[in-house]
Amino acid sequence: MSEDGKAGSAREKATAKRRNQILEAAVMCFLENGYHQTGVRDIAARAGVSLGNLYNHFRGKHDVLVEIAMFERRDMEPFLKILNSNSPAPKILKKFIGAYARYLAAPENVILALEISSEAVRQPDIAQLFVENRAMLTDALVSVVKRGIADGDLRAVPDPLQASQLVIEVLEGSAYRSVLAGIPMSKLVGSVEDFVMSSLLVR
Amino acid sequence: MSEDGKAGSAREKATAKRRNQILEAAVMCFLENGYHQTGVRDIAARAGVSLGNLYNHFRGKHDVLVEIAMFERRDMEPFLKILNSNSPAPKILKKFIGAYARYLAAPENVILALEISSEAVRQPDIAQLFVENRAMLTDALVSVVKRGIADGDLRAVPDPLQASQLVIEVLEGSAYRSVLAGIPMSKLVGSVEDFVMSSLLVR
DNA sequence: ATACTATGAACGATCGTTCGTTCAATATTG
DNA sequence: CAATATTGAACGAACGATCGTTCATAGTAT
Repeated sequence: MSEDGKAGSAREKATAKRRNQILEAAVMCFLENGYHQTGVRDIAARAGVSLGNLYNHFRGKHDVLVEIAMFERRDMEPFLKILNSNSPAPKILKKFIGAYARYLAAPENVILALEISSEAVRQPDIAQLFVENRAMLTDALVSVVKRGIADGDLRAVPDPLQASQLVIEVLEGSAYRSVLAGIPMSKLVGSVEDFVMSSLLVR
Repeated sequence: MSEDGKAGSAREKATAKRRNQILEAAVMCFLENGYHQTGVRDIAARAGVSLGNLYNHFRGKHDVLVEIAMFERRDMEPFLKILNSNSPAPKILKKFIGAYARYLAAPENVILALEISSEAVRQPDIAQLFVENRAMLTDALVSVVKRGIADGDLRAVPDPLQASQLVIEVLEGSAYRSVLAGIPMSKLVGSVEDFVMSSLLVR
């Protein structure tokens, strides 16, 4: 075993690449056919990897999903960056809503999240990942809301944490509806912003 | 085939009963293990019916899910009744939020809906059922909102239909979070009502 | 006698996983 | 540096289990 650092021999780099190949293939499969409708063979074939070799890189099918769920964390970074800036709260809120809506406008993001959350109901380790990912967003959002209240920009909501979660839920709920009903997310984002801002702005 | 009416011979009644047995067993299985993790044998065994006989009552596994999704329509009736009363809009809204939240406080209702909606992503007939069920609720809600605006009780939201859908999405999103994070829905409903009413009431 | 429901064995397909093996890259010798 | 030993990635056949569905047969109410 080499040093724990990310630098590695040619061999280690190659295996890291294989892992990513498999993960990406798995994402494609899960998107197209869903987690349970996807066989391990489908993933291996799509990744250009033998069936047995997949088990050299992952302990099993479940493990693949877990790693994908962990990868989603990375997607949240741009939104955290927006939320952690120090513009006035209402401005940040609007910017966040726009950015997150743009992210959710891609059906693959919505479907993958639904696929993962659907598994989370019965698999505690995935549920925990999901809640943790969500917490990163809400924690940042709650700071914005609190600051907005302190500055007199936002209404003094009874519970800033729950209000923040509701903001995110409205966005994701709309995104899910946009997928199911075939309505482009761009047509929904206006009403979402109106709904949220009307609820949170001082009156 | 007898008359299309609901009255039937003793025999017809018995088979109708069997159908319900199977459907109820299927619901239990889907709740416990999810749709794809549930085998036809599981359903048959739980219903106390032979494997082959299940296929005398349903064309297949998919058909069972479709019928369950159709049954959900019935659950919406109490809420439609609330929404169709003619009290002042804000009063109706609060009553609806309370009632729907109580319904969603039962995890089985949330999980079953998630299970169905998760299938809906890739199965158009289920998606249509889902959208139709949802439409019944939003259509009734949109009347309330419009009336509330006309009466000067509610803010003149830019799009009453989308505002209505957002109200429902906030409720269902919270319910889903309550299941995943293990927070009782009763702890969330206060913030939900505050969030929604603050957004919709005249200012 | 007729028209049903009810049964469970059987089917072919596919599932996730394990296994023994091959082989190229690395580490350890001389 | 050359020769050898060790490692672990890659492979695909094979496993046992389970999948959804069909079917020939038996039972039963009309």
